[in-house]
Amino acid sequence: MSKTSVNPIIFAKALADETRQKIMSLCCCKWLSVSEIVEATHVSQPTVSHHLSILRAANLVNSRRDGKQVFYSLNQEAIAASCCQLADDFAPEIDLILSSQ
Amino acid sequence: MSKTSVNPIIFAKALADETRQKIMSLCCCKWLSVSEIVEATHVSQPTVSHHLSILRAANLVNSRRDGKQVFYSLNQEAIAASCCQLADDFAPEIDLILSSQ
DNA sequence: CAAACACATCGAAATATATCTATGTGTCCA
DNA sequence: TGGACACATAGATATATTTCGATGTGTTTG
Repeated sequence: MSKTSVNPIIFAKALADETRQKIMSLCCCKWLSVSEIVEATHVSQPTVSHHLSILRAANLVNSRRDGKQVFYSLNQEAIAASCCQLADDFAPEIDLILSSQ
Repeated sequence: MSKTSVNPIIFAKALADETRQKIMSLCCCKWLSVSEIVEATHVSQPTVSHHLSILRAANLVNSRRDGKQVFYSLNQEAIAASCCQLADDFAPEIDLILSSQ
């Protein structure tokens, strides 16, 4: 039940980078700390933080602090909603159904 | 029945520009010539051609020549398929169904 | 409170992208 | 066949983005 309708430009821009898609793959269905993402991506910590801020701005990740660490996980509902919006906008004649829950 | 599975990076990059999304909106569900797109977008003809080449490379548009003019229209099936792939990759726990036809 | 740790933000440099003008290519018609 | 038209491509410039090292901020612990 994500209220915030995401701008399709912001959504597409957030996805339009290889490093970010890798980060998204990594924290899909699980919570990862920034350090863990840094280790897995082999880019610097500031770079990871920068990408995470873009993903946050696009509402594509959820985050929570636990002590000194911050954990991130994909916001699958928002992503699915944005995919549906794209399909609605640019493929209106194709049926694409988001099972609502 | 689009065979070519589109790279999610190329798909996202193709969508990640305001002018291109405007072009996509314009030629959604109809065929427009390049000149018509130029007129509607208020950017130069080479710029439109450049964007169309990116959309072509991402397989997001179909094109056909008719005499001196070239007409473009959205490839809705490919777009819907790419949206589904994104949702599959990054929102696997959300059900999103492309009604196959 | 001070030090250590995890992460975010800043500022700079390199690279990529968008846009334009100029020019090339393909098509039609007189 | 030559000129006009529609579009594509080339080259240049401005802007945006990615990345890094340096530093700031918030949290825990000794």
